[in-house]
Amino acid sequence: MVNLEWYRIFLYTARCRNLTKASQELHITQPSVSYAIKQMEERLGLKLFHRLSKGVELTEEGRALFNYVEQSFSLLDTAQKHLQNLKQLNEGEIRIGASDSLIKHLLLPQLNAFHKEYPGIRIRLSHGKSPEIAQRLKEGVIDCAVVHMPMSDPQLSVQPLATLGDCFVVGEAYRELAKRSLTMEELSGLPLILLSPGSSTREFVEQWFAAKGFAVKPDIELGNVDLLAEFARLGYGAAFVSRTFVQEEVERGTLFELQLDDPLPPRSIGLATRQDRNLSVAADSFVAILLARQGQIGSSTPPVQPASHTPLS
Amino acid sequence: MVNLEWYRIFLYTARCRNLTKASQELHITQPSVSYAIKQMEERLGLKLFHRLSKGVELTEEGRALFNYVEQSFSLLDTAQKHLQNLKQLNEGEIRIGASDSLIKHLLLPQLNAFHKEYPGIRIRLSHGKSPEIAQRLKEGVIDCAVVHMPMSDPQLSVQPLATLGDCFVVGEAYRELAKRSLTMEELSGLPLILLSPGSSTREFVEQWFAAKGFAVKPDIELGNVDLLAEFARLGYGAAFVSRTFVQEEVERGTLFELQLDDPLPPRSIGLATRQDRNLSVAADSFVAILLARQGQIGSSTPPVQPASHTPLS
DNA sequence: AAAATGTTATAGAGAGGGTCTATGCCAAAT
DNA sequence: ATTTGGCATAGACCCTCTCTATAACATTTT
Repeated sequence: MVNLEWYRIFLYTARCRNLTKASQELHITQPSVSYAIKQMEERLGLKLFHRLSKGVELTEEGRALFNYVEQSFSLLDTAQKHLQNLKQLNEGEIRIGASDSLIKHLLLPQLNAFHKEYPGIRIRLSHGKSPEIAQRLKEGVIDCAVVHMPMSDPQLSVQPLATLGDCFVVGEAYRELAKRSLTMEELSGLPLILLSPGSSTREFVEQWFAAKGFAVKPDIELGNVDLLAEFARLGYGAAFVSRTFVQEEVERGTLFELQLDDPLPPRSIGLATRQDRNLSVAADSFVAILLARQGQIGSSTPPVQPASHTPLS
Repeated sequence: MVNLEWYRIFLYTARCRNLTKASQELHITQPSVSYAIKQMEERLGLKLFHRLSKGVELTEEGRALFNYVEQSFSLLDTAQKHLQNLKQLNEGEIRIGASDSLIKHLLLPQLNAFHKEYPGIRIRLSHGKSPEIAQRLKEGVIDCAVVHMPMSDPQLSVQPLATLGDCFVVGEAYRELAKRSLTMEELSGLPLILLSPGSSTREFVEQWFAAKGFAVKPDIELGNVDLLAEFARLGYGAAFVSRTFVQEEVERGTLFELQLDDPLPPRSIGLATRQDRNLSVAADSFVAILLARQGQIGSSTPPVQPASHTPLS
């Protein structure tokens, strides 16, 4: 078997056409180069260099070898450069999964910040319902996922990322209701505007009502959080939404949050990753940044610039 | 600096997805593989494999590296195969130079034999006058040359290859002259058919005549040995040719060799190579075969098959 | 539960081979 | 003749890879 280090020595020698010079570039001594090439020639059973009085020169066979070795090493060089780029987050990709409702208001600001910092990293977003997301995570199609907790799966590791407070909001038409606290009876008597079934948010509302002994009979079902707010504003009823999603409109007075005798418990948002596999450098740095900001996320307008330029390990 | 042997270990491990299995294919132990990969990961500052309960799996970064390394090693593999072919004379090329007159009758039979034995080796013939040939040899454009001796050049090494006997031949018209020995006067009185000036053969004739005190005044000058014989046969005079070139026709009785009081000295043919540079494997084996047959060459019909299948070293 | 299996990681000893220094040798240039 | 610039060789050294033995861990089997 040919020692691969010999190839490196061969390459430099062929380029320098001079053992002494090659040895200097390789930071070894001239006899080491001489020895390596001798070994190589013996192992291959071929003379690779003509020894001239003023250096060496590739033989026919040596030249043949040189062409291959040069290409081969050029590949290894670019490989190393590529890896350095991956390590320094100049390249790479992150595949993130998230429930539809979380992408826009919770994930997007973070993604913007990250992308501004590391524009070379491609971000692939994949939306869907929580169980689908979990499945993709387990299949390795995505690196991490932002999901509603609880999510218990032995293969997944979920860390808390933020808590989102939910609320019911109404428009101008129901303004008077927002001035006092409502009972469950009063609430369930209102026309409700909810997300379509199948989402974990809808699940949450239904379980909450059920826990209080009420059944949910929404008047309007929509697939999109923005539309929920829109219909509430137009006076169709009370929409169930995350408080931060409508914060601005509530402050502007175009929407009104209902106060409840039984307050809604806050819901936790978690960041899920696979238990067994480590993340790629890019994904890992994104996750680390996200977790470092845990708490600041989703509460108000998040800071756009990350704290530091140095990638987290 | 990354030890190149690590790449080999990395490659096998990536293919096997199992350190233990890779270690077996590499004929080393599992801890050695573990160690090498750990070294590599530390040096690169990147995890290359996920360690799973039942083997290992490339990380994102590892996969990036793998693609390069696989290509790179495939190149080195083909390089080795190529070199083996060169060594075993399945490939290669020989560039031979020869005086015009020597190619057909002296070199061609040898080339045919060699080519039948080693059909993969490309033979490049380059003809010209002796000084041109010598120049090409020194420039490294050709590997060896078949030339008339003497050829003294400090950069060239010339070894005797054969001796060619020359003679004058005539056709039917001068048949009677061939029955007795001729004096120089008689010879120089005949119409002479010689090669054009510039060739070493013509040089030789002129010097020989000059040594005897005669000047050469050829009636016909031609550039081609076959034509010399042709004109002699047609009765235009006495042609100066190598004896072996016309041997057949003399035996058939279509040409007649003149006997001379002063016999022509035999001329030596040599095989010239560069003093300082070694030959390629292919050229070396051809030269070795030629020199081994030294003496049999040009004397009569040479044997077509070489003695042995094993290449000479 | 416990044992067996299959996997990687770690520790420490050993040795092989590459590397070094010193020197020789050769050819070309001065 | 001497100097210069180059490669080859010899022998000592030491680094680093490899090995054996064992740990650690997860999964599967009993």
